[in-house]
Amino acid sequence: MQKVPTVYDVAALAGVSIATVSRVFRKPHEVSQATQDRVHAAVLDLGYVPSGSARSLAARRAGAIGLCFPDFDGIDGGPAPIAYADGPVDAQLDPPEGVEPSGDLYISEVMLGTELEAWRHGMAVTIAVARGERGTEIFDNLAGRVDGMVTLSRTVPERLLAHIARRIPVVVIAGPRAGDEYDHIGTDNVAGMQAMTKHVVDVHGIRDVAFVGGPADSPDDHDRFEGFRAGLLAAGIVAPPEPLLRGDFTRGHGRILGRRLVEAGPVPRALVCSNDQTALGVLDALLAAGLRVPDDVIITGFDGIDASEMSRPRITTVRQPMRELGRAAVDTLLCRLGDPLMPPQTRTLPVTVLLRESCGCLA
Amino acid sequence: MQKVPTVYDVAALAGVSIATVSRVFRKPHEVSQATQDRVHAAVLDLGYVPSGSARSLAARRAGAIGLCFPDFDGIDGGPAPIAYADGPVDAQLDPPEGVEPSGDLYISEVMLGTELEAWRHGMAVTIAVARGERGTEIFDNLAGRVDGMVTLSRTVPERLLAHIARRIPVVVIAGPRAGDEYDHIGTDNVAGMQAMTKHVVDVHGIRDVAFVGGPADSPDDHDRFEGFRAGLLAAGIVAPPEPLLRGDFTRGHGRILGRRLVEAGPVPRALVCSNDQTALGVLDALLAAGLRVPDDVIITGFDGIDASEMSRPRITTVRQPMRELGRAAVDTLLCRLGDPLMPPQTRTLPVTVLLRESCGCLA
DNA sequence: TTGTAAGCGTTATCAG
DNA sequence: CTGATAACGCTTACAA
Repeated sequence: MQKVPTVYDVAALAGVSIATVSRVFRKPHEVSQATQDRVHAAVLDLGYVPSGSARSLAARRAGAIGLCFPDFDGIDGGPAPIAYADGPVDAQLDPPEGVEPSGDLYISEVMLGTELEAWRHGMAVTIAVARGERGTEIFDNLAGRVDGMVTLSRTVPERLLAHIARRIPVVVIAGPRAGDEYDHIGTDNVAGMQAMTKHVVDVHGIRDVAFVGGPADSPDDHDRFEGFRAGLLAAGIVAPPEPLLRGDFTRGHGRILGRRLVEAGPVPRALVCSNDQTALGVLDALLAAGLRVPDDVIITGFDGIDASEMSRPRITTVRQPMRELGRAAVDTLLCRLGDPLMPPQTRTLPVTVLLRESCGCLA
Repeated sequence: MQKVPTVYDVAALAGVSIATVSRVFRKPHEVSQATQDRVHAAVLDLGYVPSGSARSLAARRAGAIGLCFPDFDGIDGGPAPIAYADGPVDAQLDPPEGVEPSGDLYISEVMLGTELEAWRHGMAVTIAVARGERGTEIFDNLAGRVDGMVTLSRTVPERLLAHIARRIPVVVIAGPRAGDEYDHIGTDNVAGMQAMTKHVVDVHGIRDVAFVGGPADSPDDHDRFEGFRAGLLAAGIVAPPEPLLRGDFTRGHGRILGRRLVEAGPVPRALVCSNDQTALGVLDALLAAGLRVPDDVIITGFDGIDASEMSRPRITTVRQPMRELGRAAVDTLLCRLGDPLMPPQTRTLPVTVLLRESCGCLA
């Protein structure tokens, strides 16, 4: 690690030119076996690793794609005192309701999908969390070192994103197609929620259905509510112009909404929730109030997060193909890299309705 | 995006030298405000983004750290047909027992910790999954483009890792200190499990305790079993030389072990499991057999994964500070970068015993 | 405060 | 199949 070897060192040791060393890595078939062996021996001997920066610079491609996502947990790089094990192990009571599993899972899945597809094309993935308003890290640390960027919607300030997009292609995940110049990847919120609603009405024969929504400014929530209305309309049921209630997509808020429903009087026969966290919170509250799910009330969610599988009853939901989202984004990015003039793409991935216990399809 | 602007373009437009353009980004305080403004205007005008590769090459530092982890899900880049939404939404029954939430959560947390700490030091994080035996992607796509690497143990083939370590520092997470030259970050498995065991024995007054282990070749499992024995010994209880049973750390296998225990006759009063997944599986099986937890049997886990919080009863467990693992790894890496001659470090992070319903500490 | 110029370690284009 | 050699776009002494 002292005197990092370069192509020159390898070339010298192997008795060839640097061009040949380069070729051994890039196009081995153009080099004789004997030469390859000598070069490989030298590489091993010296502990040579090609410099990525030099390579990228010369080849005019970074060989990496960037992925940025928002700071879900809001850990803005606090004090960061890193403790070390020393004395006694701390033990503490851990009452429920404390923890709120976050959007990490969503990110995690998208990231794995991105990595997988990138890997299939020999690309590395560089990640960056956009913290705060400025989002400078995206510009300083990411944009310049990748061939293209995938970002969750509303993560990077629009101004900045526009600037970056002048240099490298940008693919936005989960955002509304706002008439911008980017490629977009989304899931079929409308059709998914419509199918879910239709299932509740048709299969379970329920007409007393209400929608428990998320933030009014969420495009996802908007589309899902539209799907809900479409589902109702298709069944000849009058659709409300607004969700019965709105939460903020967290389980905690879902619990509050659930309590409110119980207090407000007769709970609708079915509650179609805009996401799983909300559904889980509502479930918590209804069960706590002594209601039976699905016997008294049917509850459904949206997203298909792991937690929806771990409640009792498990939540019937609409599963988003999170990993596929990442894959599709990379795929689109590579297409664009290959053909910069292609018109802006929008890919909408299909969802799946998962029938479980909370709607009564399984016991 | 057509003719990517460089420092030269910016310099020309702003009427300064390229050195000044560089300074505006790197050491703004050395440039007059007026000049800065002109340069910034040119940057905005041109849509200039500094080239990461050129920058890294010239500065002799990549400004990024690498993170590699194993392919938990074994999705070896299968066919990858990416479908698009078109016709009807697919709906399907989703019976339990199908899904096995994977090690993703662990990775995800470590990754977030890594990113956080890297960000605090102005570094990007490049990730790579080591697939298969060869692990070539680590060498080809990662090692050359980062200043240092963090890897989960047993992820990169030893030969390859040794080669890479000749060029950049390597920090291993969760591995046993095998007398190698790397820096290591681990958690206090022994003390954690000892404290857990002691809690069961001392607080709950149980002497009939058994250990449900993981793979025999897992260093984690080994340490945890040692902690278990130490806990027993400290209470004057004879400790078994081997775990009562061994699984493979999955929930599915945990269920099998649970059933086996029920069939085998009287189930021990307390089951200390080597990880949460195993504990959850055992819990599933015992509940299914009509046993009451914690009244008939106490169950404890290790790791503190989200799922341990979602079972009923929730699993009393030993929480690993996963995010801190990532942070500590990066911190160590930066220390090493600053002082290459420092002797190999080993940092053991403290764990926390989380008392919940499955041991009876909470109702 | 600003400019000049010498690299940084590859890749890629031509010859041979 | 192999070897010169000119980029690649930026950082950084060193001068001015």
